[in-house]
Amino acid sequence: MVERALTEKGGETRRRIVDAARTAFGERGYSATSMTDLITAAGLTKGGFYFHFASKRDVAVEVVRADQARMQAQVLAVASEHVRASDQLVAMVRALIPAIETAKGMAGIEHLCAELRADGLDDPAIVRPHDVWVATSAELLARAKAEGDLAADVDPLAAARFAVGTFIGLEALAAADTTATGHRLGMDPDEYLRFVCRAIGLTPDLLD
Amino acid sequence: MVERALTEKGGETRRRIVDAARTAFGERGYSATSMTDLITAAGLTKGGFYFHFASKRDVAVEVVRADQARMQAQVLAVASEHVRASDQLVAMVRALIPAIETAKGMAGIEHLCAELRADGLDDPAIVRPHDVWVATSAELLARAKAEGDLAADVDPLAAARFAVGTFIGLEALAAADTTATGHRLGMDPDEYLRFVCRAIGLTPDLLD
DNA sequence: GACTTGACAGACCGACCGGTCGGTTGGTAG
DNA sequence: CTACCAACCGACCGGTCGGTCTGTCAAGTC
Repeated sequence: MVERALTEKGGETRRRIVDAARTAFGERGYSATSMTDLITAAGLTKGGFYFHFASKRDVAVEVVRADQARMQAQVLAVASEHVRASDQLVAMVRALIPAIETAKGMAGIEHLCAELRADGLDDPAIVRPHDVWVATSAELLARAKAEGDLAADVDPLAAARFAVGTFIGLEALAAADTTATGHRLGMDPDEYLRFVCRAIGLTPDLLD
Repeated sequence: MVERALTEKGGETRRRIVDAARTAFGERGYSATSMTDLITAAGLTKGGFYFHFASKRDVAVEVVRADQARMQAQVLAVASEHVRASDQLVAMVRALIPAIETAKGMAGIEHLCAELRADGLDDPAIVRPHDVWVATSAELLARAKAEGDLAADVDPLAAARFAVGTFIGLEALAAADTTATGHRLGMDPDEYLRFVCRAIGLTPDLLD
């Protein structure tokens, strides 16, 4: 029903709801989180909540959208500081690590999207959150190939899928690890980058 | 309450429940699947269900355990047909692809375990289902190193984490892809293997 | 044929679910 | 002072949740 808050105060409350929802969904999952959980975490009541959002699902969608927008903005800004595409990719990955700290990582978003998909939601932008990363990476890899930094026999799209898949997989592994290696990926980000670059035959300057 | 069925018929029903539960949990997730869903899918009633399992959580745990046992048995049997550790690893990965077909893949198990973890369950064998794969791979990689098939400067454990993380990440990517690439990993299994072997510096005979 | 027991049926329970709605509040504009 | 409205409150609703309990019934067993 309501799509946008009209007042500064309202907007702040709305943001508070989304923040609380991201945390709650990240910790307990979508369907295991009740409206009561969400509402008390946001510090208001049923009526207050439903003034800002029409349903539980709507908040979840906004959580995903907001997180994607924030991450992309953060990451692409850092990438644009470099000239060669291969270096932009390396910078992107490095910037991604702190960017995912606030959420339960990309794995958290991934889980949330999977539950929303199972719930019948079919918006591709929501239901396949990493497509944008695959597309971005593929584009950069294609440029890197043109710049001579990527092996000629490597398909940029396949390599991009590999890089992104590796990232979220390692993060899922590390997230389940209660003994906490200290790194979000279960290994040093640069070690991850070295592995990936060797795999797909990418030779950036930034990684030595 | 009940841990083991005593009759042949009872055991069969129990298996039917676990099968139905695996499918249901894979499609809708743990907490989004109700007891009614489980029961009707298994083709019996509440009383019948609770004769075999004490709780919803108990079935979920058995789903995970049964799947792990089945996969390990299948995969390790194939691996043992080869001599060199590096070839065993390649054979393992190839055997894993058909082995995960029945479930919603390893990503399905991963999601289920994540929900159980969020639900308070803390059995490490359940809550971190891929640890066994990391351990197995690390052991094989250590042997491969001794056999001269793994680069000397690569840590077997880190490489194992990378290989397993990559696998489950790619599978999660592919699972979300409704346009269905046809491959469980979103790419040809051998292409995945080539990427990984290049990344960690493994040189198996099986892969040419 | 009386008794036991494994396997299942289904009515029932209180708690809690996501969502609604009439009402209150506090700031602002006339 | 009054009128208005975005923002928020919380009692309430029908339905569903996971789980319990009593009962039935076929297949042994003696």
